[in-house]
Amino acid sequence: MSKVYALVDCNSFFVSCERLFRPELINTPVGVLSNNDGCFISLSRELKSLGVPMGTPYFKVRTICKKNKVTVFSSNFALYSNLSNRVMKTLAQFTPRMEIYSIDEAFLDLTGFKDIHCYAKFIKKKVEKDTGIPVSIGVSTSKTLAKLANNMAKKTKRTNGVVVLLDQQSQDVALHNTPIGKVWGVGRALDVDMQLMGLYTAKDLRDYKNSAHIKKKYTKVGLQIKEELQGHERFTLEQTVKPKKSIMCSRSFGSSVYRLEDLRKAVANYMSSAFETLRKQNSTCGEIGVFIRTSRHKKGHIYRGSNHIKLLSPTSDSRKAVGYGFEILNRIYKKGYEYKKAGVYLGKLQQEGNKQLSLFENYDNERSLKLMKTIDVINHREGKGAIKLAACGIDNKSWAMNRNFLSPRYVSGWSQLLKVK
DNA sequence: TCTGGGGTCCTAGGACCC
DNA sequence: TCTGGGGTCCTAGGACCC
Repeated sequence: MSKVYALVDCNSFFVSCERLFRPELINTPVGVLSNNDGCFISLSRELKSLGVPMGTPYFKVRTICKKNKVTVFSSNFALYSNLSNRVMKTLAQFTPRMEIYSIDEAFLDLTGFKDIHCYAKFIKKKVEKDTGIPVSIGVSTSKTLAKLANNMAKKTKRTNGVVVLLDQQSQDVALHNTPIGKVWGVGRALDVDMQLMGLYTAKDLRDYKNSAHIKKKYTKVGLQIKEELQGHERFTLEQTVKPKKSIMCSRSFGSSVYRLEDLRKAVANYMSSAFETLRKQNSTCGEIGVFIRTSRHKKGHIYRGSNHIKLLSPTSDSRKAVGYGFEILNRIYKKGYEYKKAGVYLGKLQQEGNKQLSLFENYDNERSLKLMKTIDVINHREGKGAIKLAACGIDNKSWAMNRNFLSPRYVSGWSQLLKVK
């Protein structure tokens, strides 16, 4: 018997989170900006219909926003991840088999349930009632088809946010009406290429006879997409959260940075943050990288520097890591450039306990591990950065990001809890 | 003036070995 | 000047996702 998957996706998730605490903003244009108040990364329907697409730099549409009284927020991920957890907890009530796919999406295995359409409507209602976050649901026999159904649910109003594609006929119609570029896994490059091959819709790809050709041209993944469109499960449900294989932390600066010492502080901070993530999943890392760069958009006087170190023995000690980070920074820093972004990269991650002994370097000793854990606990309790390494600096940060439209931390942080009157 | 951040997977090709 | 064949491992880069 074939599977039945539902994809539940929160509508304009970040915007919905902000609206939750500002209900007067419902039915008005609202947008959430990326880090540094750069681009829109979440837009309400009303804002989209003003002609502002996803990813638009804020400064380009500032006038439009003012004129139309758009409410703009800086991103507030502490809030979003908290609300995400609530949504996921609610969803978990409906099936024992579920995959949290991203901050605002989850796949639910509904195989064996009766009257799926009704059940999906019930799920939608319950989530909205319990969390206040509106969702759309798409159901079909593979993840790719569920995703496609979900897109329809979001796009077409008369579906009331739920689309079920289980019979051949409804699938035929849906796939025929879906441009190839809208298929999950078909990005810009494949979109262009497939159209050149005469594959314009999802249905064209599904029904294309020469599978070997698809595989040759679009790799194993391309073929999997085609088979998923036929309703065969190729992407399975991942119920367990796998530890990350690499960790990054990078930021654009709020203003330009020129001096090595400021870059060092940025790197120390990013490294600390990346290592906190590393320790949270009980990993050690065997490779550390750092990059710095000038503006991506400015012409002339461009520089991108990056380098990495392979560690003889893996570590989870932030202090060691910051030292290595500085070493790399010394190699790549060039004076005279206007730096706009820096980042760190952790690779060759291993689960603690799986490490292979090296003859050449000492492992983190018990004491340093304990110290790190203690810092993590305190920072978790008191807020990020309550305790940090001296290298991170305490002065006013030229490199810190802009967050001019930040909402209060409604759900985390004691000082900013909502007051009940 | 002002343009995000963080991941995964796949493949081709080089290095190296016998 | 001629110059095998096959395997593995690693890396960089490209593609995709949210």
